[in-house]
Amino acid sequence: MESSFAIVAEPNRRAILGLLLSSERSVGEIERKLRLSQPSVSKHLRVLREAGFVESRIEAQQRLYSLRPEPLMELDEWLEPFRRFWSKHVDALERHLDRMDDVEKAPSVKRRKKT
Amino acid sequence: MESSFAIVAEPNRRAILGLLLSSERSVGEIERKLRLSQPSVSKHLRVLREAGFVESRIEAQQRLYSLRPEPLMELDEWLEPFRRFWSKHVDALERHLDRMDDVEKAPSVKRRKKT
DNA sequence: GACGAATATACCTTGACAGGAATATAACCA
DNA sequence: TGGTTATATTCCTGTCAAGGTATATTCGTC
Repeated sequence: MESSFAIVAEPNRRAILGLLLSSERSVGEIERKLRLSQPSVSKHLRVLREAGFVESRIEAQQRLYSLRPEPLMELDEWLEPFRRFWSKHVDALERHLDRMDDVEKAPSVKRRKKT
Repeated sequence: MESSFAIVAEPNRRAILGLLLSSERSVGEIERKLRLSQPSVSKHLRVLREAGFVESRIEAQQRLYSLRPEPLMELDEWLEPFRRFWSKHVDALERHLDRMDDVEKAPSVKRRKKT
């Protein structure tokens, strides 16, 4: 059994998961939206399905794939102790929030830039 | 530049990160605790360092490695929309909280064991 | 039941990466 | 300087996974 980490390590698979976030999709849709070959999409979906990230239902000749939360929750749980870690490191957290602010609104007094 | 996901896809690297959670460590310590060969540890540390997961300081002949939060935060951010997704799926969430409960308080009637 | 659309699978090739063994580098000590 | 400890790097090898092409399967339509 492959670790969930290995599964999401593949960029195209992450893209597929991202797509499924908004709604279920057929193989063809995924193929077109991500500009991947059909076999490639099918293979990735297989991996994702076997790892529990997605499930499929049959609708006419199409297979509609949708997200399943469990494996992603597992990743989230692994991160948990690290979240505790970095909330202790307030300065790092600050820098992080800073970046977030930048993106969202402020002109950010000074850029953190490899200083 | 390698994706943070690819970095943590490797089990030994995750183990190293886990170790560093409690405190900084020398290469030798990691080597012994994880029962890995010294070159293997050095190589993984190199990957982790280049990806920003760890940093090292020099203490006599030892290199002491410690955690850096940023790349892990990045993973966490990627998970964010999925968290929103699964908090909508209440049933799945329930099952999840259920398991958590088990772990935390219940007399642990039966261990979760491949049931 | 033949055809076409949608998807899955098989097979092959290639590249990336992890591990091992040997060796190099760096710092400390005598 | 030479030796010793701690770590890094190099080279080699095997494995594994992703992508491409071709083919199989499944279902619906006529």
